[in-house]
Amino acid sequence: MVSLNKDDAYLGRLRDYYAENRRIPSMQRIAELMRFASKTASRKLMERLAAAGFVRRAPDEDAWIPTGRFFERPLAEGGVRAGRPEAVDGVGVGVFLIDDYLVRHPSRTVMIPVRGDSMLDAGIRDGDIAAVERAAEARPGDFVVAVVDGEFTLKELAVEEGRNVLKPRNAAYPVIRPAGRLEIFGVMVGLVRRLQR
Amino acid sequence: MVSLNKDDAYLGRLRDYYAENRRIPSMQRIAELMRFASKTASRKLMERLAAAGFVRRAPDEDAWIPTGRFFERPLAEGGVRAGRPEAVDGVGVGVFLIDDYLVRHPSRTVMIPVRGDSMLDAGIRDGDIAAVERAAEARPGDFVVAVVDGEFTLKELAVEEGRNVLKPRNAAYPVIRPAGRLEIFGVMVGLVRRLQR
DNA sequence: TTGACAAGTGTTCGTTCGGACACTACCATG
DNA sequence: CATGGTAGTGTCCGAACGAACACTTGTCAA
Repeated sequence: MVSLNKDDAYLGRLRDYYAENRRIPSMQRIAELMRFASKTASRKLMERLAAAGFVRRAPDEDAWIPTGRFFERPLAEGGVRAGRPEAVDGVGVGVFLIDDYLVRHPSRTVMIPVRGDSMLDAGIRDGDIAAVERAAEARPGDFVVAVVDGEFTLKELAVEEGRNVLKPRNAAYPVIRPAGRLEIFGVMVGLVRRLQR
Repeated sequence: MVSLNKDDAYLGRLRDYYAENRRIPSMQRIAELMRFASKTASRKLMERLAAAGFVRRAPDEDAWIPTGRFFERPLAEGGVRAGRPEAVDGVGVGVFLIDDYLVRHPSRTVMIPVRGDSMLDAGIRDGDIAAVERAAEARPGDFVVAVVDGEFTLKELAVEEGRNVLKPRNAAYPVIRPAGRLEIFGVMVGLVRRLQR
């Protein structure tokens, strides 16, 4: 019953389809995709996948919805040395949910694109997307998104003579010493970067 | 031309539906959702949204797919105060799956933790997790995961006198010139970093 | 060896779907 | 005032859809 030996090939195709079309296809299209001759096979496949927790039924009607495990990615764990690639990519030793890994409090988390290179030395580059958790307070050393002159800016929070200041991580930029109270929007908790290709 | 004055209320409801069901509903259900009496209204709405770049048609069949702008979210929620930029074209979590953003070919993509700082100057740090798409071939300039001495290593692929070499992005590390054929495991397509807090 | 279960086939049925078309209500603007 | 474009209505049709059911094939353990 838990032998997804063949089903995970199906699951892979379903995942690829979803990545491209952002929807679970119809029974007929699943049949085409998997080279089934019959829709019933699709139906049973989906029921198996549902039982395994990859999809569920839509609350309001006939439609399948991907759930948590559908977005799990194989994770090659730290000790992959000595492994031949075939060994490694079959034994994708763990699973990894990018969203869960990055976002711990979904309702308080916002993704904000980073512009500029003022944090370059911290490995944060123009075009990266920062996961920011809303919080009025932060500790020195945190990377915070603050409102300065009506604009968002991402900097490291630091304390200078008892006052909060914003330190860039790039020698080409000056430390920002806000006149009044520093308005903090949130604290950066993660980073996502897509490489062009 | 694109007077989304009323349509963005519709768009909001569509986003909510998508957040819950991870799919664009059928014409009929859109009509229910928007309290239209006729499917044609739904159809025209979707055409307007498509023209404005929020959705597009599925390549293979009649279905609507959310695109980039669909996931744009103003940062408004939670009452950010004065003078902030109107909207940041980031995305609120809930509608947006980071996974979707990063992984284009799920069945070929593996997450691999990065160890060491040999790519530091490219903004890739120890502990980061790389999204790697399996591919035997790569182009010069790509960041590739290659198998060197039975270990995975992440470097930039370059060509030197007609031979593939692996260039670190850190002056402290030497260029790797493989003896035989360079065995490429895959190409890096994305990066995820969690900040400790 | 067999037998039980799971994967897959083939077909039928009523429902929902998208697309099309003619039409109406409502604004803006000249 | 009229006029033209846009949002929305009502209705029809053929195609695609999901569900159901009886059936076949393959596999693995008792």
